[in-house]
Amino acid sequence: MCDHHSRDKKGSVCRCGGGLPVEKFMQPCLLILLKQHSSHGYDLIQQLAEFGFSERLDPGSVYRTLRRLEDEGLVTSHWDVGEGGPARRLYSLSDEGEEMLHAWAVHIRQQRKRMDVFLERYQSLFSKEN
Amino acid sequence: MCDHHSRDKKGSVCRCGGGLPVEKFMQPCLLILLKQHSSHGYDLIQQLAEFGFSERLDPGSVYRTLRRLEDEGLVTSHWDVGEGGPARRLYSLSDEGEEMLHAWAVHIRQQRKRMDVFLERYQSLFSKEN
DNA sequence: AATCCATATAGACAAATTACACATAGAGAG
DNA sequence: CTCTCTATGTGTAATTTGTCTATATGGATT
Repeated sequence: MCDHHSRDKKGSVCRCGGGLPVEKFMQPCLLILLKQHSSHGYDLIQQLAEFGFSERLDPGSVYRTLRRLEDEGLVTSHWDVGEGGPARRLYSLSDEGEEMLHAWAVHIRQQRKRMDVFLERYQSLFSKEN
Repeated sequence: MCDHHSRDKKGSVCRCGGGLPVEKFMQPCLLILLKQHSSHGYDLIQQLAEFGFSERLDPGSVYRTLRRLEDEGLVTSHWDVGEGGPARRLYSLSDEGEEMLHAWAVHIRQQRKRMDVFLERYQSLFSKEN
């Protein structure tokens, strides 16, 4: 998940991976994708790459997140037994989910502002020296 | 931590609190504050408000984070038994901590970019209608 | 027909993380 | 003597994360 510097010798992941937990930020991204058009999990995994998720994002976490969203009433699903290929679950955004999407947008703007505060402070600290 | 809409009837916190986990984002903020000048925990708690942390941020989580940063070698501390008031631990940024601060800045810029992608997509979806 | 790969969904689990409540203690004010 | 402010911590239950593994269908390749 953290690509900006490599893992250390011991094989542990880097310690600054905390900005955006994968499954948390995945939620508003899924909602916005489903606002555009209903689709199924496997397809959503591909589309999530546009939001900066790893191209080999763990499918299990996506399906788990989708099911949680459904538990919360933010999306609905029904089995789509089309011709060819295994049965797949087609997800759609609910009205409640669209409301939550708006709440997320407000929240994310706030979080971005906090990051701006940090980055401005960082730059003013390190811009003049060396 | 999430102020943009109230808690629901059951008393549970709102579900879109995931942008920036408190203790994770606290780490680079503490590093940048200690880059400016060494200080002790109680003082850092006040200063963290500038980064958008709640004014009644749990002190325990701050002290715990500071100790973890010390375990990782990013900060150093020694007891400051000054005149008046209880003894307090004075924290300073280490060289390794300053390096980590740079890594965090890169990371946070990336995360901010992902939020931009989300917000642009959000606005283009909802700008034209009504 | 046997094998392999892409599609598609899901469960299990250890470790980390969170929020919150609680514990301890010195010092000055009233 | 009690209250509040300063100052630093511990405990813990519940949630969340990342990762690994399981299962099944169907098309393509050999």
